[in-house]
Amino acid sequence: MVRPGGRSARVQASVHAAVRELEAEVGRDALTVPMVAQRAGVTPSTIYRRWGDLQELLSDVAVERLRPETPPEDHGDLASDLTAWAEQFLDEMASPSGRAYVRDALLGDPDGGNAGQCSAYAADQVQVILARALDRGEGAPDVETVMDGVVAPLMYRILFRPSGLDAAYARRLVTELLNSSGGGQ
Amino acid sequence: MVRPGGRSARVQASVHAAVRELEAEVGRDALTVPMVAQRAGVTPSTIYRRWGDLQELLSDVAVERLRPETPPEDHGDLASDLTAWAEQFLDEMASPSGRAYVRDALLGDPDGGNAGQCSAYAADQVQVILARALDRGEGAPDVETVMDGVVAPLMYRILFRPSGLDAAYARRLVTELLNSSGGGQ
DNA sequence: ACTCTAGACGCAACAACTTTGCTTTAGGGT
DNA sequence: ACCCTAAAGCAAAGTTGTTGCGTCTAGAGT
Repeated sequence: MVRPGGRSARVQASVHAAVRELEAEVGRDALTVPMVAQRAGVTPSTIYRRWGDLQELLSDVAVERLRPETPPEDHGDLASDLTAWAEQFLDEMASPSGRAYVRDALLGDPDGGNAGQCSAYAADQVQVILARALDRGEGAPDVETVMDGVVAPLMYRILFRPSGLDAAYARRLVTELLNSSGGGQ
Repeated sequence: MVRPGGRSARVQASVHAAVRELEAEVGRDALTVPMVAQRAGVTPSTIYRRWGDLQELLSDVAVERLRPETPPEDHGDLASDLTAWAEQFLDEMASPSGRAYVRDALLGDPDGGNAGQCSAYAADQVQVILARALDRGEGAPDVETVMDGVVAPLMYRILFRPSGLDAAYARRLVTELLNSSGGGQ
């Protein structure tokens, strides 16, 4: 039972903070549970009991970092909004650290909950863009169509083929999507 | 330097075999390096030196299991070939064990080589299907188009949204791809 | 056929991490 | 104010990960 301000919340916050600090200081691969525990002012057994192992902890932290901090920018029309968002998404996710976070989020995730959360973040952002377009009276494709046509190809390449990804590819995916869905329906 | 029949090759084979046996017997999550080593008739240090850690070893084994064993079946036309292949792909990859293999392949893979291999397997299979279509005189889309339109959405959902995946979805992706690429160009 | 050499493996000791039972404490409910 | 529960601390025991050194196999050169 995690109440804000309670001890559990404080421990979680200090452990997460410790992970972030140490990731920056010694690098993700050098992290160990005892190291994180010491920095967080906690005993290792606390971490093992709450998270199970290092991977699950890293997965939690990674999801937190992958949460968008601001709604997508408004550029005045659907094509611009989606293009800008896709470029930024690619930028963040394709960087070595972004890729590492995505992998961590996927890895230490027995039930798929964290991965689902990542996907939901992206879907939410897309949803905002599409709703905005509809508000303007523009036609707009379905969220799922955008996930299949833009997000999935980007993520597939980020994970499986890290080379040969650039902003032009992201733009092309958006353009083709909007053309083939006829600019909305 | 691994020569066929050499000692290195024998050790690799027996270690891989041990992993497969133990995965079946005690489950993937219960595997440990010492356990695998004992079953393989090898010392743990051998495994640590060759693979580094359990994840990299599991990644190797996973890639091996994800290699297609037969070329895609010939059903007489592009749409049928691609649909059948996509359904089978989904079937294999979306099962709990399939998903676990994909995750293992991705995870213990510092340089992305194993992940790239998985993607290449899929691309090869698709390529065979497309080449066959061209041989018949059918039009066929580009491999990359199929990867973006079919493989990527399937894999994205397998990894990030394990629920709500079925053969109908795979069929729909293929149909929409072939319609929008106009049955080839 | 023989020797030579590089690399890989086994062994064993050590260090680090992980697990677990028991005790203690902080927060929330009555 | 008091109790009750869940979570954290502590510490010991068990496993796993690491490393130096000696040995041996398999292939290459003569």
